[in-house]
Amino acid sequence: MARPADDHPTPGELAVLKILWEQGPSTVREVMEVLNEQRLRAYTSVMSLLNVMTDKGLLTRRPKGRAFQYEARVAREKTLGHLVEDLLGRAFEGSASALVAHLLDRSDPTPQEMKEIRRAINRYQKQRGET
Amino acid sequence: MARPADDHPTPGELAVLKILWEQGPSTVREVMEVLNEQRLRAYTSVMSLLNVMTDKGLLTRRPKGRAFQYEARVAREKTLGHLVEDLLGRAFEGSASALVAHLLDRSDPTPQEMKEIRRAINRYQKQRGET
DNA sequence: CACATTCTACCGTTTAAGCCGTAGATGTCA
DNA sequence: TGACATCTACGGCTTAAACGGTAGAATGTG
Repeated sequence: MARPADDHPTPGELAVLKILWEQGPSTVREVMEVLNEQRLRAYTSVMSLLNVMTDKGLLTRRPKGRAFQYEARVAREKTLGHLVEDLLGRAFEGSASALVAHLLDRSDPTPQEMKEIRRAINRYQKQRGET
Repeated sequence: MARPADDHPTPGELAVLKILWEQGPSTVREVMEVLNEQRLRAYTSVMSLLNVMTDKGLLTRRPKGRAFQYEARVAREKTLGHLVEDLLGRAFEGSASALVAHLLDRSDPTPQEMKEIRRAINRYQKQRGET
């Protein structure tokens, strides 16, 4: 046996997805330009990444001019949800409150952010309560 | 360049850490027995994992009878905190409330768990407010 | 047309992760 | 003592991930 296939996007893949979610269908060059704000990569490295992701079904592509345009095929909310769920299961045995406790401890939220968190909870509960 | 070293424990490593955190210093066999409740692995596979982790500094070991006893060298809270922080930064641009929103959506918490979450928040805020 | 630019396709390199087999030492027990 | 179990050390295998080079086609430009 060997290294098992991971069904979650890798860090590199997630970075790409975030770019495509934000700015919509993009060419290799457009993705590269954004990625390179963080760290330099060769054009072909980015192309490789995009092609691998396409093979995996994370992206689709189609000709646009003489290049390809890549588009995220997985939904943002779904993907982020999966990532959280994975961590929740792997590290916290499913205890959401334990995760939240660590989150607060680590992120050191501002009062404003605390309000947002409470609001997210209230919003969820209201929505839950009415369905 | 190549695959960069990840400073977070891998899924396999985290599984081991959780066992050691819970039951304290353990031998290869003891770890294996717990791991095998989920999925079968050969004795040597577990030994490899433990040795790699020792090389990385995640564990220490010392002779115990004619075997070695392995012990977690990284703190539980710190490690879990790092994992959450990493996800927060990589997937949510640091927005704790966004993470919480996805967490609720995905974990579908019971009323009891909702209470625990609110309590975690209150506890944090109280502690924060008084220092 | 000549030349540079810009893509794609294809393949190679390196490292980490995960899994396990074999050999040899050591201990247990009938 | 002989048979058997149990550990360690060591190395091998496979795959995924990340990165990039090279060749060649297509396009634009003076």
